Amino acid sequence: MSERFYISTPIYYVNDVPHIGHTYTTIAADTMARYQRMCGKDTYFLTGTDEHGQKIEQAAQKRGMSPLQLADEVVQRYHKLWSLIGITNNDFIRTTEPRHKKIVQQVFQKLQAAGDIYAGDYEGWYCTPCEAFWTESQLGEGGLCPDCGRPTARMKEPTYFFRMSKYQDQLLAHIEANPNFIMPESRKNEIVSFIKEGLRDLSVSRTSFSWGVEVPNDPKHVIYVWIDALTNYISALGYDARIEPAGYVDDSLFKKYWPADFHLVGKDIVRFHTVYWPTMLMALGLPLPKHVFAHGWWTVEGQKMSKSLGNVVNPFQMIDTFGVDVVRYFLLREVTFGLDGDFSYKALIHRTNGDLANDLGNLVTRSLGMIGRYFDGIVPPADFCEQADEDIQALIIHTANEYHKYFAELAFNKVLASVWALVSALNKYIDEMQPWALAKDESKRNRLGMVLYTVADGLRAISNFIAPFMPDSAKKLRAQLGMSTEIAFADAVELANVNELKAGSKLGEVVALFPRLDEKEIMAKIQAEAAPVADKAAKDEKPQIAFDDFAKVNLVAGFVEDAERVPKSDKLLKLTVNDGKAKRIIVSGIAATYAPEDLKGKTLAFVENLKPVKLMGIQSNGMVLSATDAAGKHNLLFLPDGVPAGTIIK
RNA sequence: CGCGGGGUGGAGCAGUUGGUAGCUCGCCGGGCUCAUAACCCGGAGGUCGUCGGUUCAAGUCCGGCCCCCGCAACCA
Repeated sequence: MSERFYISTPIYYVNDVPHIGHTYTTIAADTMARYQRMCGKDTYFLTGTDEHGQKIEQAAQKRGMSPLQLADEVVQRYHKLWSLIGITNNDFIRTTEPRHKKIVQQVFQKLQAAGDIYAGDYEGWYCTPCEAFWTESQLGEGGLCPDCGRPTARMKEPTYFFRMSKYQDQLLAHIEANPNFIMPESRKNEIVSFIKEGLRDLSVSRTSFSWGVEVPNDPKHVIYVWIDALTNYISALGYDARIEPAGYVDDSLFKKYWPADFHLVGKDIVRFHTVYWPTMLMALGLPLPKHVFAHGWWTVEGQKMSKSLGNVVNPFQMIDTFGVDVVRYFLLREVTFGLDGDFSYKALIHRTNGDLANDLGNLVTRSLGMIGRYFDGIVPPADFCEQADEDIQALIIHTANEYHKYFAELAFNKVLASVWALVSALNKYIDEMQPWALAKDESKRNRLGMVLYTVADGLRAISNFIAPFMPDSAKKLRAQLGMSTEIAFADAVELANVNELKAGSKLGEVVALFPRLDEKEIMAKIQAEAAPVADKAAKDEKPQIAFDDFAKVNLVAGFVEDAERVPKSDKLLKLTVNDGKAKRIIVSGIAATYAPEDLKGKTLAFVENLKPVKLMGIQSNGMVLSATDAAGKHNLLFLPDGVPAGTIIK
């Protein structure tokens, strides 16, 4: 029986439409899955969606639909995107499916039966209007709610706890014994120091909302979304956690594939996957996943991606413009998997033109073109081998070795860099061998054949190397080489061999694999399409209001008597403002744009009757007005000097 | 002194256990003419944030300082 391999992406929260981040993780997982299959491993690749929780409940309510309707809608977009990109997942799990919910409940019961879940009370300071619990340290002066400034009360809420603390030492020991359990290393260090601060038992049920999996025999509670979500990795395989012999679950997949080889996750959810999940598995008596790999985030043109900035990269548009393979290549080539990277269309165009069009694409056309011209498109025999040819052959073998080595580390960019070293070497080889000159001398025809064969066989190897990354292009290349377009296990064997291309076979039609992109043209197109999106994101749609509503706001001119930075705060300035009657303190998050001196002695527009709020421990009474642009630069509404403090603005 | 990650030729990055500073892109010059104005070669350009220490020898170890970026607490 062949070796098995199980890889997962996180299940994506249906609160959000798919963006470049989801696309990235999923492409990485798909590439790894394709690689493993090519190497002959029995591979299982899982992705899906996380559909429970308060946020979904609220988002659905806002849009006047049921949570499930909302989820259904978003899930369709995921299906569409993954099919567009050619994702080869074996299953797509949704946490709202009965097969999943049932197993979540069984897991919960099993943990209860083991004594690792117990009923208790969650104690904290509760703000009734906000429906939120706060810890002691979060409370403001006088025990006020940090959110609304109203008094809070000591409250208890019944909840179930998972005895996570019990597994602290066992978890640390596991991480120590398996240094590659958490990758990359920097994440491991973070998690280790987190665990060493001491694990507390985890509250694993909620009573404040209902959109979730019910706690068995206690339907007032729903199971904590992370317990629910993490379980997907085994529920999709049919893990049978039933306590009672009721209901049959086919757990053959579970027996075959668990434990997972890789959980790919974003760096924001490392803790859930490396603390909560392993301790749950320990409590269930199950083996832990072999690796949890956290990748980084994409910024866009150097800025954080966010809806309010309107710079969220739409994967549908990106693929429409550049094609699937180009996008797949770029995302995995541009940055080290595990670190943050910056996305820009310019970088994408440069990568495509440089690596794909100029280096590889042009290599294909120039070399296969010559076989077409000099040998009627028939692959010449590989005789008359010289040192230079052997060097290329050795390089192919060397590349194959590097290829496997870097894939094992998920170092996709290094995998590709080493393949491109081969591409470069072949371009150089052609220059040095000068086949066009050999072609003019009939006595050197055998030598010419050998040279062109060597290049073609290199391309054969490359077609395999790039297959997990750019499946369509790999097929096209193989078709041009006159090979089968099926990438199968046999090709993994070819990977580390040379002279595999069959002499005497007929090439397919040679066409440019990666057309060069016209930067100006593409950038213009992007701009045109992006503009309306940014507009829409810029201002939230708000309903019309009556004058009476506006009149509730007391806008007043205020004279800034004093201004100072709030200690330890990057963003806050503390202003002493004369409102015409008295002095008041206003704390404002404008320190990134304004220095205290900029404001002293100036007159500003501010909201006089805003509910006070505590910021960094300082009570703020009111709000100054600012036109803040997308980049976060503030433009305060200064009033002309001499406008008396307290003057009403309307 | 909240936690963490960084500061290396114009840009983006490598630099393993200390021993002549590399890569990609860009720029300049040359070559070739088979090719998607592509490909190949050469060159310019860095006191490796800063100050001090250890050492025969430090980008690489130690300490102080400066600056940048995430996260946390704050943008009402």
